Amino acid sequence: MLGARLILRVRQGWRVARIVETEAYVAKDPASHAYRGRTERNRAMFAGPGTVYVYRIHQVHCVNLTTRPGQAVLLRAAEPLTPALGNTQGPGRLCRAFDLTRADDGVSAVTGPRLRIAPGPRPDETVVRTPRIGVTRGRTRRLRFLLSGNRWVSRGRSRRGRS
DNA sequence: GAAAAGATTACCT
DNA sequence: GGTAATCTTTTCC
Repeated sequence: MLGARLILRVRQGWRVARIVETEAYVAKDPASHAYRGRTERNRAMFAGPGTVYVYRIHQVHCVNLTTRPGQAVLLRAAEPLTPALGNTQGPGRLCRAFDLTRADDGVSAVTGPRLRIAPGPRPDETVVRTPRIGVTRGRTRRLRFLLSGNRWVSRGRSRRGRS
């Protein structure tokens, strides 16, 4: 998913960004919102692949794409490719730049009219893995993926971690 | 029904 | 580097 395009259709045209940082939330993962099974909030994580799962934390939103039932990828940062796009560094800012809220929860990023994910060219940067940011459980696993050295990566700009 | 926790961010020192 | 803001969902009694 790193290097893929996130595309939002707006009245004036498009907003496009290149995904540069993600985190995986997998099966039997204590940090995952789906860890204790399906609930009202996480139902989008149990819908088909490519379903958008948006949740709110504190005063911001975060966006995920469902991969398999109960599993999803959090989009943490992107590189703006259209000038009108605001700051997309960090999951909350990314959602704000794309105007994503709970209203978008459950839509498809594959077939939906508003938000799409599309393949991009293979990134030049090296993919590195680190532990996930902000989680209190499941800290030992390296399930954060980022494009090494990219200026839009949310923190650390980590060149550490192994590819 | 109440309380706590949280996949964050902005602003402080 | 630390912490408050702020609110929804989940968890516990």
